[in-house]
Amino acid sequence: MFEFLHKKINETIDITDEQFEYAKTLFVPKQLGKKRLLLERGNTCIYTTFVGKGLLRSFTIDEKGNENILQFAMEGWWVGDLYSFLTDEASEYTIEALEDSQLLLITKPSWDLLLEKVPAFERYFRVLIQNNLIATQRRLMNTMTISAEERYIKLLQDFPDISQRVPQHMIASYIGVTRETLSRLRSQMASG
Amino acid sequence: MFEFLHKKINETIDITDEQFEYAKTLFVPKQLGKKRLLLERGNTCIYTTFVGKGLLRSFTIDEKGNENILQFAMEGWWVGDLYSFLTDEASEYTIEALEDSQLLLITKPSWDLLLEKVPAFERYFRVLIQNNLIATQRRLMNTMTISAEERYIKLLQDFPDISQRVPQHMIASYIGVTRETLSRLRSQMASG
DNA sequence: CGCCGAGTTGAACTGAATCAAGAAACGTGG
DNA sequence: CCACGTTTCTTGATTCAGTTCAACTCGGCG
Repeated sequence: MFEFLHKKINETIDITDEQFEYAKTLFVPKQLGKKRLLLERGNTCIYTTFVGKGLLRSFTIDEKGNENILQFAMEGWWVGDLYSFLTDEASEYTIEALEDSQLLLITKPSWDLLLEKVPAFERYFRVLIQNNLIATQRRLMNTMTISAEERYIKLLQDFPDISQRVPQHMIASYIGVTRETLSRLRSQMASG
Repeated sequence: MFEFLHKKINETIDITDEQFEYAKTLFVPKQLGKKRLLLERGNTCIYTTFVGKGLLRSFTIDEKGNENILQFAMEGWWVGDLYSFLTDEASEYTIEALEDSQLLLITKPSWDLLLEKVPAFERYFRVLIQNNLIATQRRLMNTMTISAEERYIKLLQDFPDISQRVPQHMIASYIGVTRETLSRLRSQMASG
């Protein structure tokens, strides 16, 4: 799993083997079974986590009990509640494994240490967050400008395997509609 | 204006006077009159820009000619299309001054140089983007979970002076409703 | 078996968009 | 400083995408 992390990091920055060996000491490997929680809302998000294998989702729950999915995190991605992680405040988000997953966790103190000792990580995280920002801005504009059907089509284009790995009602929640609406969209799309 | 930039930078990182003097050489000051464009869609966003004074908006225009506002940028903020800036591809966004504005522009090559020569800026931009990501994620979740009225109230809480500086129809577009809907919401709120 | 979560389908409802028209505010030139 | 056109805001009537509520199906799994 560490090799995979190393590979992903090398896509953005160059670090020496010693530097990576040092980084390794700061991560805690964790195996998380399907339906288990990595973070429960109300708690502080004390880890930022790298997904080595598996699939997770982060979501909020509103007054009516509806789940609203912020993110799906697959192999090679990172998950966490950035705000809670940085400020130590209670998180609004719950993070749950949708498949048995293998994770690498890093705490805020270790993360600070990593940035201090290996400044190249500053760039790595900057690029990571940058790409996330670009994607989130796009998604925001999409929810404001295009129809549910178009958002669904775009999601399938961007993540072709998502419908094999994630139940429909979660996809509905990700694109911002009810399960009933997505079900109807799909049957229309199949016939038309 | 450079003093203001220096002050903002110092809120996040410590840089020496020489380092700041060097940074200054990389920025191009620009005065932009109300209604003038900093970027027009179809062009590459060749600058990332710091707003010293004034107010700008970045927005897209959809098929029906509706404007969809991604961001208002006030004093001390940064604007630009990150994706276009990083990749050199044509931007979907138009950026327009809503007030006479004073700006500091930096090109991609200069920006790269700045990050290389003064690595502390890597952290500065990381934090900047991080905060932007947190805010954008919140806005995304808000558009998916709460009503137009609640979004409007939140916006006024977060930016109390915005209704004095920005025409209503742009606020409507920012929160993702038509001008007619916002007008109706306001009259309901005033009476109720 | 029986139960439970996931998905489907139908009918009624609703928040917001659209279309249309008028009123108010603004700014620019004479 | 007024007159005129343009932009901004409001109000009303109608339409529509998506929600809500409810009932039913299907497949897995104790």
